[in-house]
Amino acid sequence: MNLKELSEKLGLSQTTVSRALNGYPEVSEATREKVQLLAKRHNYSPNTRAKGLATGRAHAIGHVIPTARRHEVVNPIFGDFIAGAGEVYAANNFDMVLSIVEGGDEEKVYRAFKTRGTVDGVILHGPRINDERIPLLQEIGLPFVVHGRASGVETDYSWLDVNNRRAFTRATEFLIDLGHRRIGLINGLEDMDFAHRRKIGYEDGLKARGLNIDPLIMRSDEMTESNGYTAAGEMLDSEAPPTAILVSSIITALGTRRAIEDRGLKMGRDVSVVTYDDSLSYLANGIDVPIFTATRSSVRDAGRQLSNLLLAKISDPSRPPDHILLEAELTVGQSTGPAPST
Amino acid sequence: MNLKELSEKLGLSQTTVSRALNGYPEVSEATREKVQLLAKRHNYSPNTRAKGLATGRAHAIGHVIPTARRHEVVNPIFGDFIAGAGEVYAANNFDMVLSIVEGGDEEKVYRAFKTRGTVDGVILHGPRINDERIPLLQEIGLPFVVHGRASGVETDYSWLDVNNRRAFTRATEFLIDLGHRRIGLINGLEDMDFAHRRKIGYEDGLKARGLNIDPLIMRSDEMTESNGYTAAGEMLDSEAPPTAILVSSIITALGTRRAIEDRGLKMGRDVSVVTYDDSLSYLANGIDVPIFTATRSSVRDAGRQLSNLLLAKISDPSRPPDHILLEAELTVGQSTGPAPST
DNA sequence: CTGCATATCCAAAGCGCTTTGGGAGCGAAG
DNA sequence: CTTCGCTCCCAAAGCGCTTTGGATATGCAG
Repeated sequence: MNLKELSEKLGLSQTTVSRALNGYPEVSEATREKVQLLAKRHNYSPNTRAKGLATGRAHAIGHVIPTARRHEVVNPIFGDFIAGAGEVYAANNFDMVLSIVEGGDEEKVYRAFKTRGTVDGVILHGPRINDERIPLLQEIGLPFVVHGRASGVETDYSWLDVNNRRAFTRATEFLIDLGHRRIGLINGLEDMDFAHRRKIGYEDGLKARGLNIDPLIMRSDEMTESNGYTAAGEMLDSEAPPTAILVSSIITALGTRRAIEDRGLKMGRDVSVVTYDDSLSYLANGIDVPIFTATRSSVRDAGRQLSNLLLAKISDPSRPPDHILLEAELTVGQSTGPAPST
Repeated sequence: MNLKELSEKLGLSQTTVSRALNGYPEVSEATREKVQLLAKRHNYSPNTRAKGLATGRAHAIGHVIPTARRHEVVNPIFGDFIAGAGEVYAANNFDMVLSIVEGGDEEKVYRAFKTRGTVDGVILHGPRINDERIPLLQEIGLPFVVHGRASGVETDYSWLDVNNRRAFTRATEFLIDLGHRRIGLINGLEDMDFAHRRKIGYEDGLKARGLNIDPLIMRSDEMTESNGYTAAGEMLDSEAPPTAILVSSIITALGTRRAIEDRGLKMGRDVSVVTYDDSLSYLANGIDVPIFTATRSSVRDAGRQLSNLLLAKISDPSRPPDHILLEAELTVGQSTGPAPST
């Protein structure tokens, strides 16, 4: 069932039917109702490609998610982010097109998105320091918003980010207040902007209290469970083990916890842990009492807000760049306690 | 840069340029090269919508992923599955369109996919017992393949599944061989077909050795960390706690482990755990030595195989349904040991 | 009855591609 | 010198929609 058939059945022109369905005023309410009724009955909906060709808009948003270089790790937060964005797209009748790409090959995908007209805009994931994708997208002229920010990129662009620096400063101070003096950091890959900022936040916190920064208890790697285990294990086995560890992801934190307990220690008593928590739906941080003390911000909510921003930008290209900075909340759980007396 | 402009620049007709680029034999190699060269230089690629309109094919595959009813849980295996499928799509120049939908609203999405011509086919995720989506898709006439199977659905369709039943029978037997006589089950939601089959497999294993089935140590719920914690905790606190637990997901197993250790018990010594492991990239089951004894099958690989199947089916609609049954491998880790002597 | 808004509808062009149905041009065969 | 059969190319139709630029009808004032 297409427009032509539908209009023939109605004895109207395609023009009128199209206008009736799209809410244009040039058609009487009586005929509009007739048209809508028959359209429902035959559950007609316009062909996406034809509509797109005619209007020049794809009514789709692209997400290109890179799998990490070297390892084939898919960042688990994408699932929840995309769930949030998906709600918004569904409500606005936009499609979401996903492109999984090995880190580095993204340029091709963005260019193809533009020249083939596959999408009207993209959400940029996982910005790195000096991320080249931002100037690229600006050059290409494809509307975009960034989930995070990119230190070192000078031009203005729309982004939504969590105040990672502040979150980690607060977490560090929280641990210091508990009496901890030797605090480890298990971070994500530090060419990722979020990890870079968290590191700075952590260092800020230490410096503000006159504690020194010790690279021996600072790690940076892909945020997997086993990397958390390895990193924490090495720290704990070292000459001067930390009494507290700051971790960048709840998944890494699970590994950290495992390393602690494998050594017969108890998390929250012998070693304190504070983690960043993206509120992943299947890894909720405890039900009643949080397992981990955590700085938390919902990535799903970020998906909702950011996709709304992009849609707004697409419908009004002259809209100036937006910047949304979310503060993470610090919730106290069972994984932290006073520093053990030496 | 579009076909028209390109052909004018070349002094050729659109027909010839189109044919040159699409590899038709009616054009001489000399002109083909000229055309391809200029196309590269202006990095021309045909407009997706126009091409789609002309050919009647979308060159895109749809994935509709339901968020669980009630809870807003996004199954974490989608990330890895989609990464696998994405590789295949990229290699074949297909787009992937994702639709996140609240459980139950899927029919609308499938119908829209068909009537709007958004995609050429879909991959059906998370089949349930008597899943109504399978007859629906057959009625609609949208090519599809299923990740899993649906018990109770009589018609034939293409699927790829892990032999869940056998995997859980083997796991159960493995535990029995270790001397365990009281084995708990922490399963996914049992209207999900995979969970249903795992339960049967578990029961098969018990029955074959003359052990009785005790609903008191069988749970079924969304596979989150905290549900694993709660379920395991309740079992362990009961009158007759199990000495071993069979778990349906590595995430749930993490919760199970936490429940065990919270009670001052040691996993692998006091309580054995065998889990199903989807080989999630960020939750690898240990690096050298597996943490958990597990029945494992890579969901990423499933994504690759299944998307290939769908592409084959789309390019040859007369192809009879395929059925791929993968066997999970049982790897022994540190989470199991002989039953404690009573 | 005429003239002029106003309301309602329509024919046709155009979006960028593929594909059908030829049509030159040319060497070889008759 | 035809004619046939290739090879190489092209004009134009068509995919299903939106939208421009009218056309027709209706109502009301003059």
